Amino acid sequence: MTVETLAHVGCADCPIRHRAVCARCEEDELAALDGIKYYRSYEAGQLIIWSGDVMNFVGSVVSGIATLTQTMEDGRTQMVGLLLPSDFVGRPGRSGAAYNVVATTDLVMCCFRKKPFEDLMARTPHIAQRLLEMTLDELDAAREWMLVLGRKTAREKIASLLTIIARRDASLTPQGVVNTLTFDLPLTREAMADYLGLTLETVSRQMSALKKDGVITLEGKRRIHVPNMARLFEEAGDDSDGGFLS
Amino acid sequence: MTVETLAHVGCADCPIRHRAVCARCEEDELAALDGIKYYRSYEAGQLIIWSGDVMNFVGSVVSGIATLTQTMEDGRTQMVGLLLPSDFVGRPGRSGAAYNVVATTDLVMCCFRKKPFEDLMARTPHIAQRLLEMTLDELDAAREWMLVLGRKTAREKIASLLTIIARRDASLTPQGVVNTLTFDLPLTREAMADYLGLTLETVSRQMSALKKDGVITLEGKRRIHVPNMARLFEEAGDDSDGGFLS
DNA sequence: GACTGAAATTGACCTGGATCAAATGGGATT
DNA sequence: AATCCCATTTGATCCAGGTCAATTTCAGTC
Repeated sequence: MTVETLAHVGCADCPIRHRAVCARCEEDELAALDGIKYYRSYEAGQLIIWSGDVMNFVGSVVSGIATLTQTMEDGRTQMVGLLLPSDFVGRPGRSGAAYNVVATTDLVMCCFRKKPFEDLMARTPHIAQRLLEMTLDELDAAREWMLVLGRKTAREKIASLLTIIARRDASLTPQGVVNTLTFDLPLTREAMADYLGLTLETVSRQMSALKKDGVITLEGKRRIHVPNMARLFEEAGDDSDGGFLS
Repeated sequence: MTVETLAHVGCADCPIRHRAVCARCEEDELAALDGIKYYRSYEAGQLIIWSGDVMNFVGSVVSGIATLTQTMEDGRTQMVGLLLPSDFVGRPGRSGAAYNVVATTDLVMCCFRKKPFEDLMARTPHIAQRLLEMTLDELDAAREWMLVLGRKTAREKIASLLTIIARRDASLTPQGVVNTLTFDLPLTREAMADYLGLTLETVSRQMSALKKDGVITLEGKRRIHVPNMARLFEEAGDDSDGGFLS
């Protein structure tokens, strides 16, 4: 496995951009990182993989889900990112990003130490360009989320989150234009609250309200059915469907 | 003026990274953009320079201040970025960023059309790398702001904003470690409210409260004096001073 | 120095979401 | 099937910040 693997990561066509090449080459220890290695989390839901000041590398999610969270001393936390397969984290050359990366499921990441990463960037400009693209996408998403956090009501926040999960889910298993959709919600009520800047009680209440009003249906606790996506977008207060419908 | 000018932008040492080279070469029309041109806003505070779908270029602020805002149909707005001299905007190769760029003072920007920009990226990898760095910085800032929007109280939000302005101001005119600082607030109460996800009345009340409690002093409406920066950081609820003090 | 209009302050009241607390449900283990 | 443990739901109450409305301040301008 050489550094060229990132070339595959940089491929724009493949929705899960590198899962195929990474599933079999694994290491158990973060400490073993040197050049390019794979890392598998020990336990879902508990493990803090990195806090800021050791994040001197680039990592990409192979399988599983991780979250990026910011924390205040008094324990208030805000989730600032959701990492699904093919997403990147890390900050080569800069220690001290203030947020933590936490695995919420079994997680496999592939990681690049700073030096080989920089060599790669210098050698393959189209990959550097692609990485810039992806970072700009994340920046756009972060800014969209700032509108959600700053100006939307609790109900709109919930609808916005469901919209985002639904969109990602649909883009991973594309099936053309759909107006009805069923998907798994990979988050607890508490995680949703952390993402939305709400309390878990409010999340629960609003989920119940959306259910009562027929916007969503629950199959069990985690599986969501949306009979009318247009209605959900409307509830989210979005001025467009983001190209999801029609 | 050639495309190489961006090389100066890419210099990590200069706090105002390209002001020196841009002040004299100006054009009046955005429509005239082709390759690299300079653009001056007509009037502070009013002009929407670009809304999303025409933002097919990269621009960098030469002088003046601009804001990035997201808007909902019903008029709710959330500021998602503050552009000071040397900051970048734009999304070459991707139409439809959802936010608007608005000049709040006389503004001069230098702009790069998509094609020459891509040529530049391909030719000078160290600039591409530097641009990635800057984008990652913005992403970090956006994520920090998500914590402010999602979890901080009104008073903490105000203190956080003052902290950020103070820090930027101090970094533009470095003078070593300081514990006391005076600076101009380049924002109206309404703009502050849009940035913080509050109403302008709440902003005003909290400013008054901070003044009453001796955290800040006002000289006129816009000039702020902070007798004790450590106190301000404490009020902001930050777990560190971000390397600002001692 | 008086006039003007926008920006800012202050007051009174109301509400959405937080807080505190209790009840319910559902999956894993024995 | 009974038990345990969490996640979730639901209820009751409270309060930070929003809303609506009335002044006040101040930078220009004549």
